Amino acid sequence: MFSQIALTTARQLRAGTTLVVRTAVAASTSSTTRSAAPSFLRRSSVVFQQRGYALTRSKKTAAESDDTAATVTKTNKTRPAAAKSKKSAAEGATGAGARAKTPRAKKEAAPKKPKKPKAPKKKAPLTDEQKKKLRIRLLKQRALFKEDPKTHRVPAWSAYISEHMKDVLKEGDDIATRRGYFKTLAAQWKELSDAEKARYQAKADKAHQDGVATRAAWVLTKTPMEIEDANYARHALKRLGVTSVVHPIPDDRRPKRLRSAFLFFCMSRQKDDMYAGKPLPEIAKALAEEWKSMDDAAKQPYVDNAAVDKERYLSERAAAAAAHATA
DNA sequence: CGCGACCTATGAGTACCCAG
DNA sequence: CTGGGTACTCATAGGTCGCG
Repeated sequence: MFSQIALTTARQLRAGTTLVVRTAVAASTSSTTRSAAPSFLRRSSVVFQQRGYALTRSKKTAAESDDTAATVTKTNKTRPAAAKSKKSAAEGATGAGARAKTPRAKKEAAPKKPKKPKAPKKKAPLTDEQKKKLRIRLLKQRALFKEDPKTHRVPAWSAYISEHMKDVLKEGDDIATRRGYFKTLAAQWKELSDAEKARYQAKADKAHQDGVATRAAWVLTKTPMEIEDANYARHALKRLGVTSVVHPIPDDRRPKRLRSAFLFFCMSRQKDDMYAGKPLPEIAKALAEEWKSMDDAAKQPYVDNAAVDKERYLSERAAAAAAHATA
């Protein structure tokens, strides 16, 4: 097996793919490198990183590099000559007629050599605003918003609207008229029997199940890295204030994180009347204080639970890594 | 090795989203 | 515009992991 891996790695090295990964990743931001592979696989997945998945990532990173280059070029539009230095020199006199002005100018002022001052301009850094916009654009691509199938549950009422609105809606209806339809339908909805409402609920449930199935199938077309990367991008967009909420893509292939002793302690307090009706921050503070005041013996049962959960996590992680290594 | 980000659970309140 | 389901918010401790 190891010889196979070595062979694969050697092939990739020959093809330059591994090099692409390293170079591209090094060139990207730290937040980008963070998500080069799911955390649960990063340590144990050297093997499969060297195989297909690394290539997927490298393509994306390369695409980002292209984007970066594109944007830089875009922002440098005002000084077209700057980007041409090496290339136009290599191309020689075959350069386009668009430069007709330049030779004439050169003839008139031949001794002048304005080349040097132009070089530093080329390195003009992006402003913070430009960097942020670029980062947002790249994050949106990585977040996979467009291709992610919708799974949001449709309420029964929406199913009812969906079925009946087209019966009353006429072409050319203005907004006020449409609002009237809504009020009418809302009144009709309230008149429905429980059985009829149940039928619409079933319809809505079916639509939701279909959506979930479509999403699940779609997730499997992605590597765990791509899903984790998309989820990371979604969180990053939230932190940047681009989206107000995060809708992470569920991925069953990823083992659930392990739970700490404190978390098991919190769970054990779930049905404690003492905290009923209180806001979460207050409960959390109270639980934290209680936890801190406990001695080791009192904490031991929760520590034991956490130890068991850790074993579960480690074995699931190893299994996931093994599954991808053989995939 | 330390730091920071992320994840995990808890429950009430609420923004968002769906359909046309 | 509607009703209602979903999934987020808030604070907390502690484990994991990548990075400098």
